[in-house]
Amino acid sequence: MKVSKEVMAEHKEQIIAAAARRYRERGFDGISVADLMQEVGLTHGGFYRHFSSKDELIALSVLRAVSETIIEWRKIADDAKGDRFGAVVHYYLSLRHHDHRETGCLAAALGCELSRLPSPVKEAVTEGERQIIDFLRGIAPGKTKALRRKQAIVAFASMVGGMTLARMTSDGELRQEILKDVAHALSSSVSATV
Amino acid sequence: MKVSKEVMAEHKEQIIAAAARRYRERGFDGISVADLMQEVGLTHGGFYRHFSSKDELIALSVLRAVSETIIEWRKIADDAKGDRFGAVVHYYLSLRHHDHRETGCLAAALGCELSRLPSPVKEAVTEGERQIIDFLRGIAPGKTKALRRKQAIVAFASMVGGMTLARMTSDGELRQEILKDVAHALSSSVSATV
DNA sequence: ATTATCTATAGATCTATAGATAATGC
DNA sequence: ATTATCTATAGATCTATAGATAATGC
Repeated sequence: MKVSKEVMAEHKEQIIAAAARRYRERGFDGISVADLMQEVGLTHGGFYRHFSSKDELIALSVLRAVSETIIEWRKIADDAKGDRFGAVVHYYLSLRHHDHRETGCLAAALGCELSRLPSPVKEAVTEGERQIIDFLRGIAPGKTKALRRKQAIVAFASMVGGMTLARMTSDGELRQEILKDVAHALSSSVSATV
Repeated sequence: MKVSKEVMAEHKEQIIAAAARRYRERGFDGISVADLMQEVGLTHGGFYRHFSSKDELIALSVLRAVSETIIEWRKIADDAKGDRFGAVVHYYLSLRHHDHRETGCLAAALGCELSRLPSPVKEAVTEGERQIIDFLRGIAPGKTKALRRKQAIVAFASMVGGMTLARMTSDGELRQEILKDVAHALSSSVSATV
């Protein structure tokens, strides 16, 4: 029944990866420790040798989701010819992202739940927020560093809110309108950047 | 033990009002039917003569939260001297709203949970979304009705996302920066409205 | 007579732990 | 010998229902 150190480390990785997906898909209360372990092919009882509590897994899965996102956004920006910022905005506000919250932005998938989590988890979230803002600042338009940072924050807020509103509605037309309008506002603000 | 029709109707109102507050404060899984009933001074078992299920109460409490919000925003707009739109934006992105999710905007408090709810509840949410957008369109700047509607959608998205990000962080300085930057972007877009 | 509320409980689910088992790694 | 995983379960919690109780309202 015991496995090697390497296999055990792999198991831990798999649990965190499954959690990062499922929590974004269903919420932190939406999947149990037992179900996550079953998904990875292990049994419930083994969980607590990897993590001291479900909250510890939540904290680790939140960090995982953020680093996955930054890697993905970096790739999208690098693949873009010309407008790196526009490429990330366009990707973020796409139907593809809308339909895949399990692999998408943490803030859009779990924002309102994150703000209720205990202090240590919120600090991990805050660190992730800083990383995202820094990344966006690096590709945002604007004459000064301060203006680019402001543009990064405003864009991040608009995108998170736009995706949240789009996912809330059951009206497909309204959904498209929201995604399109927010994307357009962020694009035209680029040319209007003072 | 039985009460009059009028008192029973009052009880139902109180349950919905308590739910609208507590759900925004703690999430839909954050307070039980038994605790809600206790808060109103009734016992658990009586719940199911008022509502067929917890989901029915959730749908009603969502509608309640939206209508409370529109009444409040209308009051804020009416009290404003001059810039009605700016007054609502300023109120939305205030620390006061940040600290009181239990009486604040539904989308900021429960957005990511709402999008996972069953279809009938999502349709109630969609109707609320339309009402909010229509209200904001009525006070938004812009030369044409279409531009005012677009401005309403973009402003709503930015405000929801800004408040979500502000509540996610445990860093007070970053929180203030987010609220200020989003508010400023929405104010300056007013003058830049084409 | 009807029914709003109460008491009590069924049935499901979830986190966390205890002790057994069998494979690793010194 | 140590320990990663498994089986089994304790203890808590939650939704929903059943049947009793007592006040309303015809």
